[in-house]
Amino acid sequence: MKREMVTKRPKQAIARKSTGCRRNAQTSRSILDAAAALLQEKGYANFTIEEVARRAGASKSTIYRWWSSKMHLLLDIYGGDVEKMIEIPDFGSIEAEIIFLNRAIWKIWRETPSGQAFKSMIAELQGDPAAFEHWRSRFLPERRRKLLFTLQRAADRGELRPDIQLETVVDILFGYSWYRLLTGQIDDDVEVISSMVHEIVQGISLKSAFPAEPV
Amino acid sequence: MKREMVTKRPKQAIARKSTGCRRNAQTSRSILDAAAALLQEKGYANFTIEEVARRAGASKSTIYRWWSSKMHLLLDIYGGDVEKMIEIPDFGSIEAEIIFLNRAIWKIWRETPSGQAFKSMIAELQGDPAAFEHWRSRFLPERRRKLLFTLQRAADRGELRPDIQLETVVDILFGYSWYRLLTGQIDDDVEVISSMVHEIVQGISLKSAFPAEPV
Amino acid sequence: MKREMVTKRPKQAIARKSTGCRRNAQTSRSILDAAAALLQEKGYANFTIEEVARRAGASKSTIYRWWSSKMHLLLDIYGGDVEKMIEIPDFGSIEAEIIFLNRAIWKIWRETPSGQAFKSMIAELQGDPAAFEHWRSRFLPERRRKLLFTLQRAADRGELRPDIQLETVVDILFGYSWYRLLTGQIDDDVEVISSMVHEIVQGISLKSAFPAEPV
Amino acid sequence: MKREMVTKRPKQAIARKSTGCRRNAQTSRSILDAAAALLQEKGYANFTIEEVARRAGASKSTIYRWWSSKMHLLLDIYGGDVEKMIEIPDFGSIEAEIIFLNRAIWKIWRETPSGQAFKSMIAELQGDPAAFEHWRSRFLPERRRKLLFTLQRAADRGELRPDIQLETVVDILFGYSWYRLLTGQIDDDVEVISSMVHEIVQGISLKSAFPAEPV
DNA sequence: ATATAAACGAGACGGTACGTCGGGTCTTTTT
DNA sequence: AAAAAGACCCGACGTACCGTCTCGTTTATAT
Repeated sequence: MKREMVTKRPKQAIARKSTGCRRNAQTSRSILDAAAALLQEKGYANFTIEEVARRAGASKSTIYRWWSSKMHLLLDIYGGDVEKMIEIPDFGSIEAEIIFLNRAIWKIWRETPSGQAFKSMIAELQGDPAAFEHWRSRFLPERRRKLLFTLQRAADRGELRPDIQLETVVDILFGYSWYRLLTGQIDDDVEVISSMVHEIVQGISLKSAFPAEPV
Repeated sequence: MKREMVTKRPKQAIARKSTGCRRNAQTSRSILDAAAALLQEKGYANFTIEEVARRAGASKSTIYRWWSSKMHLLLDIYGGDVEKMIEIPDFGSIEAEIIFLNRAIWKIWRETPSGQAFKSMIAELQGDPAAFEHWRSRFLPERRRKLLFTLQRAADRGELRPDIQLETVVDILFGYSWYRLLTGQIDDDVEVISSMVHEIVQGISLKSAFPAEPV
Repeated sequence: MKREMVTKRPKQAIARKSTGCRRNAQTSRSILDAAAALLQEKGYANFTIEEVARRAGASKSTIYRWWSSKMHLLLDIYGGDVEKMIEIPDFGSIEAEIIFLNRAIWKIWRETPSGQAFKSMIAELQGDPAAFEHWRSRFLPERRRKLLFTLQRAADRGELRPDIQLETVVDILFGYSWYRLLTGQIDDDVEVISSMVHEIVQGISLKSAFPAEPV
Repeated sequence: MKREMVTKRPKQAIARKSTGCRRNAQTSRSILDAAAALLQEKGYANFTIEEVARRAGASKSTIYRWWSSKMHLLLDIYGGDVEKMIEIPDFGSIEAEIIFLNRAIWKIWRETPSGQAFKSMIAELQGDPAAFEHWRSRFLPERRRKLLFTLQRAADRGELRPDIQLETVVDILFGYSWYRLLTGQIDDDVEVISSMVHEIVQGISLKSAFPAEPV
């Protein structure tokens, strides 16, 4: 619904006074569907605007009219809103909450074109400084927010060490997920995720089990 | 020196029975130099074989003769051996050791073409399944080894919880570094690295300060 | 004007059902002009599609879109229609008619790019069996027709021996012209042509002056 | 035997002052054989020095050492000497003699690589003015000589009209043979050759049968 | 017998053109 | 006005030969 947010002329969908055809919803759907399918089937190397147009039965011009670059198409395929719909319940345990979030995201990555789209976006960005900057300052922070909020909630519950840099923790958790995605390891392995979260939450050091040596 | 390791016909440098010209070292140097410079200056989007050839004053044929794909060129630009030269001293503290390693790698990424090359490799892999598989099974494990060894050493010192999955810890630490590299944040900020390592080693949970509930 | 006759998609100029841009006449003109000029100036050895594109300010794709091979370009440069416009008057004398035709063709060969194009076509054909076959069965007969018609007319006038194989005579006359063209001797030398035609028409044998040996 | 006549350093075979290996006859044989076979099998389009070297098991350098261009190779494949061996008997009839010569040449063209080589030479020449000039002034006249001699002999016998331009007759006869060769029609069809020769010798005009109208 | 010099193979190398493909932009026509 | 069709320029792709070159081995004189 809000998909068109990133496209070039978003307002027209909202208010329109002028004459002429309105944007054809069916067309933009079939373009996005074709793009998603293509990405899934043939991978990023064969993801060409030309092929998307061919499959969608649309013209290249139409694609370029609404998505000014590959990046914009990928963003729409990514459909981050799905991800946004994840609601993290208050389990009263940060470990449980992170595990829940991680499994939810990986599930989406696995089962929708999001994963492929996300990987492709990262690839695409390495060759486009302008897009990169926009992405880093607009797109990324929005994705981090939910996790940040959850961590803050746990901190408010008194569950976390008070000197923890929450942003750093987000870096760590995001880094882990990206790494697994980029190296093709995002199976639904509860053990793996639990162990990772446990390591991070509890720390890896043995000393932490005997803290402050009171004696 | 051993850069040619990843190129197409490595044996000839070692044993040679046949006649015929040997590979021109100067040429391959100027190709790699041109490639590195180009990557640095113009980024991955403008990294074309054609341009590399132009800059190196070499012919495309020569490049293709020795590097069968962009990936192979990137691997040689990466020059992973530099990274291999890092020796992690035994500080008797895993925190110190990880901090040391992280700073050393980031320094290389910042100050040589390695960083750009590495990012570009990740991008390239997203569109080349064959290269991807080779990379995941050959290239990656070798990079992880040093960290794994250091963690094992710490475990042997009794510094780590005995149930820790070392591979998972490597995932976490690699993930963090990749994330920072891919989002353009690998300044030499000791605070950032220290805080990250501290979080991971000590854990983020407050509860960890009252552990082991001694019955 | 009808030059495009031999190109790949000729019908579109005639009837059009679909939408979309029409072929740009200016572009195709400048390609043909550039091709003709290049052939004239640098000869067939330097006649490359790349150079034609460069000179015409056109892209290679555009050339390949409309002329699928060098041969097709040459055919259009040849512009055989010019040759077709030659009208052989009925002089009442086969000798005069052949002389007329020969001079007219040689004149075109000398003064337009046709000559070079024709020689180049013959060269090109020696390495392309498919083109060769097409050329032999489609292109050649059409060229021979006019001469054949003229000979038939003379035969009908009773000017020729009734047992003459007209096709053979065409072979002889075409052969002569090709030979002169390929060996670079097509000056406007009326003597040469007249003598050749005289030899052929009257025969070279002296005995023919005492023919018919009655009984 | 005298094949090497056209190669680059012919004198060495005659006089030798220096030390060093002599030219390896076996090598040059296998090169010429490979070249001839290649020309026969794949045609002129696939006739590349590289492929000749591959087949002959020779190095490109060796080929270039002795044959400075494709043209020189073709000339040696042509092996005009074979053609030179044709001895035209004195039949006392120019018609019979021309028929004899034509059949002999066509036979050679059909049954040896000469035909292909000759066609290829003509093609090659259209893109090489220097070679062309050399060929026209050295190679061609030698080929024409035998026919010229035969015609002269007939003239001396009083068989020909005294005002005939013999060179023109050679042009006509050569033109015919070239035309048939270049259009792929050199079967051993006695009828065709006889009819052609008859047309030329007797002339095509009926009038010639009632010459000089002496009343 | 031993230099010595050429012939030779292998193959690296810088070039140039090939024919194809995708990227974007633009024009024309239809809806 | 939106969309489809598609012509067009641009530039990179990866391949194939070109002709030149170096390198090291082999072979036949000439000393």
